[in-house]
Amino acid sequence: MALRRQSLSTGDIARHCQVTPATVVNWIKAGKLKVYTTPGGQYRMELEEFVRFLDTHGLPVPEELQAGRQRRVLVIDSDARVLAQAAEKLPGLLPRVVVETTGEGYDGLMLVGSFRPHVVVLDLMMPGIDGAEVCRRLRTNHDTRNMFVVAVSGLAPDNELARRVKRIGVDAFLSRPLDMTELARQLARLLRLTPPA
Amino acid sequence: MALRRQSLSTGDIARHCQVTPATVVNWIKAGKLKVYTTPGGQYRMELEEFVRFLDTHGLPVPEELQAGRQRRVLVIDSDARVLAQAAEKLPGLLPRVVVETTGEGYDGLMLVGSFRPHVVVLDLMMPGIDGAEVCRRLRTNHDTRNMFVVAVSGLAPDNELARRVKRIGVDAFLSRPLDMTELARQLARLLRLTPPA
DNA sequence: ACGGAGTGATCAGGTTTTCATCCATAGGCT
DNA sequence: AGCCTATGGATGAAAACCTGATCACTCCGT
Repeated sequence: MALRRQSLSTGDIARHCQVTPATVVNWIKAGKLKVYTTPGGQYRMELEEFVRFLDTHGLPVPEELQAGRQRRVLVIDSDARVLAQAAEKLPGLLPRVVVETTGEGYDGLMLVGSFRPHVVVLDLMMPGIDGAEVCRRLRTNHDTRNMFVVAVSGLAPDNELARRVKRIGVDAFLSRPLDMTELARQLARLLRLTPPA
Repeated sequence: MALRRQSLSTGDIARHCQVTPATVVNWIKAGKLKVYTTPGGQYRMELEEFVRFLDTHGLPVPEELQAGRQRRVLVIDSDARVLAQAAEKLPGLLPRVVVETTGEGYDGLMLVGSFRPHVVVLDLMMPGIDGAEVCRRLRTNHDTRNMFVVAVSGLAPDNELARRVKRIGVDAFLSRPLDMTELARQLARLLRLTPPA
């Protein structure tokens, strides 16, 4: 079952419940499953509805469907290679981690609001964005003060901006070139996950 | 997908119905979707027709498009009086309107993500923020391109920044001092609500 | 033990949807 | 106006799905 999909076919449901698709159709016809149909006549069930169904029947809810268990990491960086690497490698290095990336500062801030990451990995030198100020707002703002912030910069650690950011207080400070294994280690520490081997 | 849209492409429809664009074309060819075509031969469907379609087939209708639901307005402005006035007066002038305000640019962007406003009222001269660039991102970004944007500025209408913003294409452009009644009128127009008396 | 109801599995045939590809269109940008 | 990229449309083959009928198994009450 794809993580992106929000609705399930009978086949998806069947796999989860360990029955045949035909049985799922029986359930539907008996009114036990709330579904809708495509114009072509195929059944679809909303993910949310399915989780509710599993819950009320005491069936185990698969881990990947449990919203509470996933750890969301947002990577905001002007270097496209960093984004690609993060998206590709982090989910493999860390269990239950969902990664979202953007190379656009303003988009990144909007994603902080909509994606609600547990950790924000922030390039301090985004064009048009004051990295230190973003850190400060993340710490001040009620909705975000509990997010972990990992600052990334190519500057010397005693640079003015770097010092400012450290004074504000971030949860980790990484230098370029950014090593994915090191990033993963830091994320594991913050999120209390088992670190990569 | 929001009120702002007048017509949808097959891709838009596909995303909403969680199928592939090719499937949507199937539906069209089977006569299940009432569409028209552009001169170049691309399918377009009117928003209203689409909602009707979702309704008759029992497909979930996105919250944005449900009739009678609340309309969310986010006001981002550096002038605290504007914020106070907007919060106080707009809900009285317009039915079903929920107002959120902030005087902080970065917070405003985060709110765009979390509050998911139908309309963003944006001060173009926020300190530390490039108003025109924010407009551009709002228009480009997939998650926000359907939000209405109302630009507010104290500049002359033929100012460079103002021209840039207009070229990007906002839904309304208001000058300072900001008149709440005028703002309410514009919001009513965009949100298709009964205008204030 | 027997029969009936309820539930799930199996199978075949026809339909719907997806996938991958290539080309055309639309829309932003200069 | 012209370029460029993202998006949309057509196509054919493969995968997934629906229907309806049939069969097997379990749970009951008699």
